[in-house]
Amino acid sequence: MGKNFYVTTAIPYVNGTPHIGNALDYLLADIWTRYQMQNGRSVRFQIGTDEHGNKIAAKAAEAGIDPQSYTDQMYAPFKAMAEKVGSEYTDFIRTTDPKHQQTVQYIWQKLTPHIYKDVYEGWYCTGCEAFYTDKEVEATNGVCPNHGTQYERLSEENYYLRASDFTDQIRRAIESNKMQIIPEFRKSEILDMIKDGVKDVSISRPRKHLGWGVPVPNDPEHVMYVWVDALSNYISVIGYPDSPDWQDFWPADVQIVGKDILRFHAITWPAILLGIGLSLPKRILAHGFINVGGAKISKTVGNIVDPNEVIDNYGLDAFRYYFSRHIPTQDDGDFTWEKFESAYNGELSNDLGNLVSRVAAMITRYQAGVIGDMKSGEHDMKQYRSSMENFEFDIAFDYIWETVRSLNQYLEQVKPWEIAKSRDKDPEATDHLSDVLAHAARTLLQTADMLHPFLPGTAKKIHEILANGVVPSSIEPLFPKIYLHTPDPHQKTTT
RNA sequence: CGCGGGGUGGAGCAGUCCGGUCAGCUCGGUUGGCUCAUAACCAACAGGUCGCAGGUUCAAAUCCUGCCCCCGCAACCA
Repeated sequence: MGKNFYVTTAIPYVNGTPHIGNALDYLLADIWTRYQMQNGRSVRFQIGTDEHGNKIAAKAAEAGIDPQSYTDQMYAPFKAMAEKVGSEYTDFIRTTDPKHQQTVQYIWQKLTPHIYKDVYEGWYCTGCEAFYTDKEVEATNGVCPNHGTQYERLSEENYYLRASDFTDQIRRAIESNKMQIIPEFRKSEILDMIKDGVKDVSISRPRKHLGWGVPVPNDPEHVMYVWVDALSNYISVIGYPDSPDWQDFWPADVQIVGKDILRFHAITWPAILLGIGLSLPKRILAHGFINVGGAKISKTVGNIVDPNEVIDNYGLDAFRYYFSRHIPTQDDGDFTWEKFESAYNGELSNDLGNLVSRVAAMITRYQAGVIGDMKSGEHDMKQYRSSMENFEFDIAFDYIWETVRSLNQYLEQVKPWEIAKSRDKDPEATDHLSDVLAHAARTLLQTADMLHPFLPGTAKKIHEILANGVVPSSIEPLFPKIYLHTPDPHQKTTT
């Protein structure tokens, strides 16, 4: 029995609908999961939703319902999104689950030696029921844009987590890669952030300012602020502290987050873990953002990309392909419909899809569908494997595509169609042809294996075509051409 | 002097840590080949003062100094 692996994704706040960034989290985690499972590991894969806080309470009030009912209808689309992108998660958690709340209170109590009470002073808007930073107040000339009222200078009691207690431990874990931050440049950023020590973190709000949240144990006047509540989901979901098997999965092998929330996962979360005596996650992957046409995605600009629209028009694997290859795993990427569609037509259709039907057709035509003896033996996959292990999924694809391209070149060189013609004169041609086509089929099957974590549907189809000794008589194209956003080169436009 | 990322042929990028074998890849363009395939595939060619200015060196996209431009972040924003 192999080692158990555990991968986590950030839990989105349910005050809106899922967006492409959430989908990216789910997708990356799923690719990693499938890769590990393909190699015989058993993987636990968590997703969930963050459901407390003032924004939720406000939205609920707006809708005229209580917060719980509101979140009850808001969480499902996130789950649906994960499923839509093909994520085979094993655990789903909502921070409003009673079980989770109990766990969070337990964690709080365990943290007690590292918690103290202090006064927080800042600019407060009564309408928003929230504090704002000096900078925001400055930017709005001291008037809340939402309510048109002046910010007040207000102070309130907060509980603080003495995260500073753990500065050395956290820094050492990061520096030594015991808790590895990927990519490297994000690691430097975090180390720079804590070069003067880790700052203590405010982890509660007075009930009068934050009504919707987990109560602080033994102090009914205070409610937990997001950190302890939300971050703890990563362990509460696997049964911490009382279910028997959480220890088989913690520490997590990788926690996947967006670059915007890396600091909370690389600093605050480790402080909580150290405070309750648990190990730190082994790796934290910070992925970038998706831009659209070079611009930040924003609702007001209206350049939202809906994963559903991509998947419904081009298929799940096409979506997974673009977002894992053309959005770099460790950096920002760019999406436009034109780029997407030309990647679809040029790479999935022409390169991969066409190659499969090319080989399948020759086997059908020259050998009545019978695939000859496929000698075993693998191409060297070191580069592919190391890219997969290091979360360079985009680079792994480059390697896969090299094999696709090489096979096309190989066919061009060997010319099976000519060997086929020479069969009546040359007695050895039959065997030669059979070897060539078997080699091609064999290479495609290996390609399918490499593709599997990314494009499970496609990998399966390739196997169905080539893995059974006989090619099915009729084969659907893997990726039919689609021209919705780019001109069809074969269509004479007469405008 | 806040922090980080980036500026390489028409477009998108790799190469920069460890100077030379580097000017590379994909798309697009042109030309040719092939006919097994989703009018696909294969080959060749055209195209770049590697942001600017200095410096180090026999030699710099790669090292050093200064400057310009673009994009993020700047801690309670999940």
